[in-house]
Amino acid sequence: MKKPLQFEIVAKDTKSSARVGRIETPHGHIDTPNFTPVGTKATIKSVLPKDVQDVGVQAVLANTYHLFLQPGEEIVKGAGGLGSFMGWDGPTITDSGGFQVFSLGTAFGKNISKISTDVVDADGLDVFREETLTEHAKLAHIDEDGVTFTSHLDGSLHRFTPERSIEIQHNIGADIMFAFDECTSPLAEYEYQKEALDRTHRWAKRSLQSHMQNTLASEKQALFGVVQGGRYEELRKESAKTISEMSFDGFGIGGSFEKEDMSTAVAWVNDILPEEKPRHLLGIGEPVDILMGVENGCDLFDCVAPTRVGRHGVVYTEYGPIRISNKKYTTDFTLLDENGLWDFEQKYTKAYVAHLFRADEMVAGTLASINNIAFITKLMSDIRKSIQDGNFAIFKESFLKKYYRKNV
RNA sequence: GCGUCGGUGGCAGAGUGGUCAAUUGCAUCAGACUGUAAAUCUGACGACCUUUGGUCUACGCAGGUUCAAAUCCUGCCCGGCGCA
Repeated sequence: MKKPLQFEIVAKDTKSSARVGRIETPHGHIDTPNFTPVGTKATIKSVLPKDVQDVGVQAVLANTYHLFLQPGEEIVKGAGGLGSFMGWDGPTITDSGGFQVFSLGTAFGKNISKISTDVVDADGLDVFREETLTEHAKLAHIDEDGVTFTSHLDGSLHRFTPERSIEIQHNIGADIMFAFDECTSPLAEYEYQKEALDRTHRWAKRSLQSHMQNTLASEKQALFGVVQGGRYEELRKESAKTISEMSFDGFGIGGSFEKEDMSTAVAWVNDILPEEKPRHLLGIGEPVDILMGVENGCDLFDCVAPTRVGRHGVVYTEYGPIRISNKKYTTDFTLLDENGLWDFEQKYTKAYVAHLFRADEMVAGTLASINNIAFITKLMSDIRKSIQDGNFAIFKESFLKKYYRKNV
């Protein structure tokens, strides 16, 4: 049977699990490690596909749940699939809706991120503990068979099962799809993580079966299984083992992490996942997290951070992120991107972009988003080069040293 | 000139005897954001002091009434509108 995806490892780091590879999809190739910007609703917010492409991006990631709600899977299918619908020629990826189980479920209405920074009060108790015990209005309700969502758009009810998520993803037609999983909260206790993990494994099996039943789709589209398990070593390892025993085309590492030991958790998983298949660290991340992920053997990353943070006025620079709308930049006539990574024809100064943000002009978010995507994309390309040149560790260290020195 | 309504913190605009250093919006200053409920959200925003607290100076200006005034009274200054 024809395989929808080829993955070839072209270089390995000798001192870490980092590797350089190449993924072939029906819509083109992806050099790994690589970063895919998030275009949830078939658009990378405020940025045109052409600009994303010019900056060196090779693949984009969209969302099954959001596209299902709006405009509807049939419309995306009718357009010829996600790529042609949004005017993106390259490879595409869809998330299954598993993240919405978290963001519209236990995280709804709360200030909880999938990355926990270990907030404890004076008594050493988790300050969010009480909150986790309090029931509140959620838009996602989980049962063994699937998830019932209340649309955040109009309150209508919708049912997602593994089979349904896969069916929708077939209609959307991305090159890489994900099994329907449950992204759990970082605040969930072992007992719940275990219960959710077992269910996610059953859903993984059903996702895979459902995918393979559609031979037409499974010859064109790859399916990645998702490893969960929260911050628990035992669960992460069990999950990696269980998921890798299923015949997925690649893997996603999902769920919640403690910021401090995210790298340990990723290492546990990647030690077990088969080396010859690509690993996508879902929803990560910030430059430091990407370097960590690469070091521990991850090949793909996606994150809303570059665009979200960009729209909100934060610009990535080699000397760390800066809040460009701050007063001090209003008279800073140095270039936004001093290394000319992307604005080699148009020269945008910090003062100009600061002005655009302060004047509430739409392009402000656009320029910051492109800058940030360009920054991460350049980082990925530098990472690949450093691995191939055998100096990944040195590159990592010098990058971080610069990036985390205090901002100018 | 007469009549009438009004003058509140950077702006707009609430408040009309004590719970008012004064609602709210904007502006300003700062922060958060990791498989996008997000071009969103949060905090600060008279000065000083070590605080959940305290002191001082403030609602056009100057007096007055009152235990207490942004709020009531008198005069003045300024503005809108109407009539001459």
